[in-house]
Amino acid sequence: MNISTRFTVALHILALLASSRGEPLTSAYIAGSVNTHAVVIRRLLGVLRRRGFVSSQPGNRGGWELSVDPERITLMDVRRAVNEGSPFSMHRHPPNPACPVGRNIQGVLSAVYDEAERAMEDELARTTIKGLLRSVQARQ
Amino acid sequence: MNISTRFTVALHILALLASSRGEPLTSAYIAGSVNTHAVVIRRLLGVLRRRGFVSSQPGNRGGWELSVDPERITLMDVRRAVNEGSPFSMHRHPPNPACPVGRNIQGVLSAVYDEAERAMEDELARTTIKGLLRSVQARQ
DNA sequence: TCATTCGTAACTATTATAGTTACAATATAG
DNA sequence: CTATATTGTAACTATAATAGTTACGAATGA
Repeated sequence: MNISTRFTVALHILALLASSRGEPLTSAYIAGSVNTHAVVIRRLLGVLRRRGFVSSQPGNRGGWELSVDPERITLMDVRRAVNEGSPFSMHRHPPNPACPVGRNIQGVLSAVYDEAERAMEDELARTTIKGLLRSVQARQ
Repeated sequence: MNISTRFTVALHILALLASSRGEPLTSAYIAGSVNTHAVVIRRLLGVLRRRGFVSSQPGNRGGWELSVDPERITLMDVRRAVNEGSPFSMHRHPPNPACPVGRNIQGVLSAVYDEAERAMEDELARTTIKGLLRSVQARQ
């Protein structure tokens, strides 16, 4: 099952909410568009609420809506919100400290990986939820 | 167990081989530095051999060595060799084609993800195995 | 001939993810 | 007030990728 789809699903959810400002959407409706279980959606929305991107209304006629201008949410913000970690992973077990390479490789790789991840995030920061929605609508 | 350490381990292996040009290293020796099982190392080395980065000599006094100048192997090359996929993952199940957002979101996200991955790879391409080894040695 | 090493298949253990069930709490409509 | 719809969350299960491990045949050189 491996790599997480949370980022993709979060973007899908936010694009939906951005396309329906004014009328809150239920987790069941969103789940129908994403094609998954409503609980999965509610879990993710809970994370996005903690970051202040959305708000919820429990009870009859309740639902979810954006609480921030979708122009002000970048894909980098969302990636960080759903806590996707580094796209790189260090050794499962610490390398041998008695080996000159083993002793120093992680420090060197950390620096390189940080740069690469930063480059990726800079690119993601160039797109907003609003921009995403516009691209989706342009495909109709 | 989730995210793969293959890229990190492959870089560790290649840095070791680059630090010992002329004298082949055994998978057992490399495993000792990486702190894992020799079979894990041989599996990865098999992949790197298929890409022409290393060669092996079976039998007594056998082992592995670089078959390419470490200045000519970039981290992007290695990442591609070990087949780390995209750092992004689409929906587990296809979104609802009856929904305007569900129908178009994957096409839009693919384009955005490709750009972000490209930015990451461009950054990785700026470092070579030789450069990695130099940084490791600079830390002694 | 023997010890060493690669090459590779097969099996197991671990773990993150997300799908699912269940149910209490909340809120509105009527 | 009551019925209904909805969120909020815990608990459990299923799936799948990863890598650790065992086993053993093939190759090579001392």
